[in-house]
Amino acid sequence: MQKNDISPPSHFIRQIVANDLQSHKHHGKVVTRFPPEPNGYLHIGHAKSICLNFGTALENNGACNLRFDDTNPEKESIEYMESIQRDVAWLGFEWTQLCHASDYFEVLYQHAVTLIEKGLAYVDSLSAEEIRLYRGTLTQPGKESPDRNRSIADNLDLFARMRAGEFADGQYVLRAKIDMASPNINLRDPALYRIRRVHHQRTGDAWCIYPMYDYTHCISDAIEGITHSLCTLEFEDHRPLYDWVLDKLQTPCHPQQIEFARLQLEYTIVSKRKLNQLVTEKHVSGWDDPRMPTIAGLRRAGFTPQAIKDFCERIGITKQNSWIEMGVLEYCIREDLNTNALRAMAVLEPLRVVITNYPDEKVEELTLSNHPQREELGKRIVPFSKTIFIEREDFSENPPPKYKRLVLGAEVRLRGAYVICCHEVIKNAAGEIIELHCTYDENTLGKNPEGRKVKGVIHWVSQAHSCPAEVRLYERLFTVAQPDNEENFLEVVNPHSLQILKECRVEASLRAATSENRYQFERTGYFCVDSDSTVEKLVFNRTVTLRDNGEKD
RNA sequence: UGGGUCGUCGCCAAGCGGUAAGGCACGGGGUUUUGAUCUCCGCAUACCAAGGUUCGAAUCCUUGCGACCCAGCCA
Repeated sequence: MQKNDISPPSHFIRQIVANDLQSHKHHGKVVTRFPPEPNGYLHIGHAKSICLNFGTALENNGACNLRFDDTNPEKESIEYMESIQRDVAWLGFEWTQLCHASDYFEVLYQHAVTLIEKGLAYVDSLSAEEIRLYRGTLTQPGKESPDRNRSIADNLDLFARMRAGEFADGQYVLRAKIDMASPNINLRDPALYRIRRVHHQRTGDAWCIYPMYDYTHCISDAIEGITHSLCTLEFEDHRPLYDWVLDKLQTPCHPQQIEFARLQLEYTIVSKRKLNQLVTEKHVSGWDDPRMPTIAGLRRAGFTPQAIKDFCERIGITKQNSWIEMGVLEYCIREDLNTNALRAMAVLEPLRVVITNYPDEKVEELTLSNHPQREELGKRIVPFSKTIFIEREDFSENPPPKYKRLVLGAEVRLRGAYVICCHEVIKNAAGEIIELHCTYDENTLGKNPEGRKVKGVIHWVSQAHSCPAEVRLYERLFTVAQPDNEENFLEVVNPHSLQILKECRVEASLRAATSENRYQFERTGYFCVDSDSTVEKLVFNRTVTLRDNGEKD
């Protein structure tokens, strides 16, 4: 019944859209949009919105635009616009149209003139500070501005002169005339336009007045024929304003705004301001640092678009503020990589092992499967020789109970090769183990020894044939589940979030691995070739460890 | 003390008056040349609380309680 049921689980927005389709509410069409402000890189929270918006369109044969909400040039840039397009495309979505709120500046202006003509907007000379004071409080109504009853002719004249650049920044503002006593503060004559002499990335210096979000967004939606305008919960009480503007104006349609809860992921931060601070203050290497919850960071860490989309589907869409555990995201990437990543052996902290009864110059080219469950993924050659490396932690002189790896005087299986037995531990003057002497049982290649059971299996690489590599081990960036609730989130940055291992050895087949190739290093985790990697110096990032149910140490 | 929204398992989340889906996490068994994968089993007499309506309530009503959002010329 539930097996292979490919239809995604329902949620309230899917239900609304389905109902609207049935009642022919928007002429049977579904048009959505993803409207980021280009003031930072996209993060995992945006991915939820992207999947919702593009997904809703895809499921209903509709359209979805990528629209830049570029109404505040002070904070926005072309770099961000480019990164946003790159990230959305990498996730695998294609926008129907690439739009910019700034493309609508002229229509927006004309609509504002209409509002003035209808006596629904006025030019106010109050300062920002005064407007704040006049607004009242949550429990007390606001006061009307002395300019509220300025004549339509004067308003028209002043607004035209605002556009013409006759006034200083902040000298005037265009306000909607709604209700200073409204219990909804957004309706207490909200600002529609402000004067700001800032160069805009796209319109250059054509404008010195810029429209506000509330005024711009609804009209932009209407212009594009959006049917369902999906946004996060904090805009819930902006909806009356969204509807007010469209009700007063002649627009192509009146989209329906629907709000859903934004993503909150444990151990991460999604405030653009704080992410920007992490980058600027060098707590991370950049917006695409693998520890960052940005799309670019997840990508560099080795996450796949499919895993991110799967995650967004699993967490659901509701109006409940909720916190998602990291385990869900980790499950999604492990599931994808377990079925799709090729297997390889890599020794992160090498310990030399000499197989004393193995011929000095002999080299065997062992053939190993690239994937234990998927033969169609092919095989690879892994050379075996007298001197190999194993993981330092795969040998113990004082093994804890249930230790399944190598100990003195006992056997262990070398994955894909022979069973070896350790006979001697070589130490340096400081008492540190520098080498192991073992013997191999030549009758154990591809078969179990007779009469005894070898329970442990460890990975290895041949000293002479393996390649050096740098491996970067990442852990969660914060030490507490909700760093945002901290007085200073920088104090809970995890000091051990990055560990760089420079002396690693990876099997020969990895020599030609290139950026973004993903592997499972058997028994240690999933890894991805970093963009810093070169033929001379391989660099891998750990995406996520393998799930560990065992009782190690 | 205004307005808006939300309260179902440790974390998500179905449920839309007919007697609590599913996923993650967790615990236990089996398979395994990855302590992985896979597989089997277990995991809410209970739905914020208290009343009420009903043959029957997580679903309807009432009253409480708790949480989140809003006082940018940010989005």
